[in-house]
Amino acid sequence: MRRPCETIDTMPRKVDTHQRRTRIADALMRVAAEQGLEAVSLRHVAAAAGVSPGMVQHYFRTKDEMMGFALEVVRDRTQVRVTEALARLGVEPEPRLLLRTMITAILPLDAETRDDGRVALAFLAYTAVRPAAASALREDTTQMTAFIARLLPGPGAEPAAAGLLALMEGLGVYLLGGHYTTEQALAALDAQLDRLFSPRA
Amino acid sequence: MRRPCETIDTMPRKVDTHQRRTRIADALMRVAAEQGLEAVSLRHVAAAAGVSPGMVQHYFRTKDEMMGFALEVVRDRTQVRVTEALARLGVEPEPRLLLRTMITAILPLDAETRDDGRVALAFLAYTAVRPAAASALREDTTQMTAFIARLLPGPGAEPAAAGLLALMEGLGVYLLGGHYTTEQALAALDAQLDRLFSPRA
DNA sequence: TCGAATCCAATGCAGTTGTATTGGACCGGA
DNA sequence: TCCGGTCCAATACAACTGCATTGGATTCGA
Repeated sequence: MRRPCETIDTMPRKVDTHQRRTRIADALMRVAAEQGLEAVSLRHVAAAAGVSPGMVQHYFRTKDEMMGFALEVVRDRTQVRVTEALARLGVEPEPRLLLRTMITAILPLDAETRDDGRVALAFLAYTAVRPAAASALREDTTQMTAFIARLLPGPGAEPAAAGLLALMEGLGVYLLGGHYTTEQALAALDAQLDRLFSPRA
Repeated sequence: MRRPCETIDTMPRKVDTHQRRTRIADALMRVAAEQGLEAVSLRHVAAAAGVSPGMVQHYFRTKDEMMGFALEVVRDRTQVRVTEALARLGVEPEPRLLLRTMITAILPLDAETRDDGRVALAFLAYTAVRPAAASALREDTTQMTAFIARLLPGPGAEPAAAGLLALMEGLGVYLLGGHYTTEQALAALDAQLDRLFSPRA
């Protein structure tokens, strides 16, 4: 998924293409986080990145290509956040703590992750209309439900996992919209984990 | 919220202004459901409504005004769907059945409600960037959590209600993105209701 | 019947959009 | 040294955007 250097080409290659592209994608996400995805244009992104529009056009032949790359960057970023948070837990953590850590790493709880969340939400609406770009996101949630289901106790782990993931997504949406406070979201999450991990009558 | 005739004006009024506006808003939602909110423009909406662009401009002095009105229409529509579904239950239904009916009335389960859901999702991303338009949606979820909390048993009803609502929202998002099938979403919902209504150890 | 107001079609306008094209600076290998 | 390639800035262009303006058709109260 992450090409290391990409020197498969022919002749003279001094600049790191992938780095340039991620730099432009970062600028795209800054614009999208502040003004929404519909404000993303070649010139706006170029201005936000501090480069010329021609350069953006050089690294992305079309706008859709740029959007697709930016979507990949968002996915990679949250992936990195999650693995880092989990690595901080050490080996063999309790399933409940592991889930809580993973979910709070994804939720837009601070200003930093809020921007990523806004972009992710925008892309969610974006892919809801462009089925071609939706497959990557679809795969992510499939993978996630399988992972969560393996951590949940008892029978019926798969619907429970799907429900937990949906709850997380909904909390994220409501946090971004300002419908829930951080405390409310965390309380709802903890209550759900209680429900999932405490034995039933 | 629903003005009956709006004849507070001065002189000659033959056409029903509110009806025209909702007709235009319907066209807007058709465009948004098919091509996304960013494809919504005066001329596109006019074409979808089968009217002249001038007429759209006549009934909405600005595009933001049109968007705001369309947002209200989406809210009204789902509100109507919910109350109709609940009315079909008769008086004093079981809380669990009531909640299930309400939630399945909101979820984008068939092609018809899918369009509304797409538009609602687009507006969610829209309001995440325009805080001015977010207050109406915020109020809706506040009202919903309070309503749900009153139906849930035992202590800690408020986090549970917030969680259930978030789960619903997440299910909707994943249904729209094609991440979950209808059966998966309903299984997750029913499992959650089981969890909420069955006694705990 | 005569303004006056509404309704709405038509057109114009300045700004932005994505993309194609051109041209030149710079570098590699031959 | 020269040449083919990359890198990127500049410009052009047609299409589209939201909005303002104009003007005529229609309708209603006086």
